[in-house]
Amino acid sequence: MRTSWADLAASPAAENVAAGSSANNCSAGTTSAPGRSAYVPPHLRNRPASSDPPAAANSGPAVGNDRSGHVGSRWPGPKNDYNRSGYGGGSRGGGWGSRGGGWDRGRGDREMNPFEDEDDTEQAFGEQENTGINFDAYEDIPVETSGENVPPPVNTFAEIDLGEALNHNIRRCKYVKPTPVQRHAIPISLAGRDLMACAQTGSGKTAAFCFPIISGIMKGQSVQRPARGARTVYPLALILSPTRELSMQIHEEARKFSYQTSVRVVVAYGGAPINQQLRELERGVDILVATPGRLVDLLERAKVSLQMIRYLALDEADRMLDMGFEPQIRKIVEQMDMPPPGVRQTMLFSATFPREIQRLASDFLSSYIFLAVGRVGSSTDLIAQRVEFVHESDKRSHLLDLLHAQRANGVQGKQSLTLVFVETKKGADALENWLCHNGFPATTIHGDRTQQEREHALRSFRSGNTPILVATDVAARGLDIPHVAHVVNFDLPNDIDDYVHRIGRTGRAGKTGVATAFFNENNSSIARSLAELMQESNQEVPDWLSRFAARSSYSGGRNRRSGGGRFGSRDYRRDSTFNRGGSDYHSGGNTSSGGGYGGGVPGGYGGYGGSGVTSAWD
DNA sequence: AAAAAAC
Repeated sequence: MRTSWADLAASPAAENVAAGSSANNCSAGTTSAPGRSAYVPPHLRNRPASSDPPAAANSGPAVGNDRSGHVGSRWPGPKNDYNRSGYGGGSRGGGWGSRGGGWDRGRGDREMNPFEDEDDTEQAFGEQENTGINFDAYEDIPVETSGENVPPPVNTFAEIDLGEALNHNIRRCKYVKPTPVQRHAIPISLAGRDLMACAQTGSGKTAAFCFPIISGIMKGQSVQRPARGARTVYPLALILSPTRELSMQIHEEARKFSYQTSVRVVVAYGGAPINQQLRELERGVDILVATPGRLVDLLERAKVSLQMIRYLALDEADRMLDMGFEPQIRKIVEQMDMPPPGVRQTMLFSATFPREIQRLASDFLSSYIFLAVGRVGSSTDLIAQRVEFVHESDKRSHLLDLLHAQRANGVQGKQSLTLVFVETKKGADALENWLCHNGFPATTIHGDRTQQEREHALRSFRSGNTPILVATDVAARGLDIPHVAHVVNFDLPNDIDDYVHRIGRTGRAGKTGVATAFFNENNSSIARSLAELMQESNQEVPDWLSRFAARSSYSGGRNRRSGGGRFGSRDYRRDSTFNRGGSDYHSGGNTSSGGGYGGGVPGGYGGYGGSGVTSAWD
């Protein structure tokens, strides 16, 4: 049994220090590597994959058992006793017999139960609630839709015809009722409409785009995927996301949703050996989750064809553009063999809607519905924000004080999960090292670490084995780590948007959280927007911060949220200033939310309802 | 200026 984080936290600090001598991960010596949630090929168990394109038959015996030991240890027996009727082989093209033989029936090919990890974690954290979600936090979330013939939202999963298998998985996920983004987005997608949506990860966004995709694939006409070269695969759905960890996360969730359906989900991202990913692909893929760079690589090698894509989802689209992915994304969507808008179904998720995103929407979507969902609980209710004035030279000892206090207050001396954001990769390593040498098991995630190290760090943090994670902005957006109690902005970002994303790593799924920021004279550029944000969120703004804010000459520009980022960012098709001659911008909005501010105009805060409910910013 | 992302 692996060391729990409680044990670790309780263990003498010296132990951790000793282990810390190995530079980059002080917890490595005291904790066994947590159960690797490495991808183990699902879905080939007692029903040979009928969904594979012809090429898949060539793939491989070689990989049949490569992780069987691991599978066996996590999942000692076959759990194939579920009623598998419902969506059957009938809906998918032939091929049942083509894989006959022994290898695909081996243990290694049984679908690992993707729900096991979660149960472990919940137990480790000793939480009893069944849902893990504070539904009250969802009650007041503002939602706006526009577009033509918007399908009405649903109030329960039962109202939606997602099919028996998916419903079963929804129950296993303990989802009791749909979140606002799910209530609206799922009917829209099931109706076959394109969607441009503003919503955060913690709001159930992943499920919102996965459910319709999975359901659509299961119900879809069986298609004979062409055999273009023995090794090309033809996914039916593509989900793009900006960071590797986010892709992993989406993949893991999608696997839960598609458990024991015949839908196969595969993930591809850089920094990991491509051969392993190729093998997974060759065993068949219905839904491909990928980061843009690796996907372009796969496309150029003709390992993947997008010819059969029926669903395209772009997650964190604004972030992808920020990171310079637009050329790759356009290449993937427009210059390869993907079916055009209107033929495929496209879902675009973005936190903000600057002009580049508008352009992307007009190019990628067809007659789409615009959906904006307010932040879950907003930063208002669920995240207590504190700002402390800390000189650069005092930051470390101040952090230590916080951590000591936190440990002392914790139940049974447990260290609750704390995410510490710093500005630079070097700074991340240095702080991690220092924390380790001062008795606080920490690890770090940033772009200079190998993918293996990044993944290990994240797992170790999630599981509580290493309850402190020092991170750069790679971890700022989208990552959904349950139970993060405290986000520390050791170095404040220069952009208030980044701040909001960072603190959004706590207070997830309706739980409460604390965010502490270390502020000093180096951060005056963010003073004003920070003070305004806190005020809107009904947080106490220290006088000294107000004075900094007043002194700051900024009244807009880069350090304020752009108007398009707020909740209520409206459907730009109604904006006459955004009429790109002759494109299909005529479908009027059908809600009454007032438009009126131009795309690039920096707006004030808190447009919606006058409260601190700002935007769905994830 | 820093960060992220393919080999």
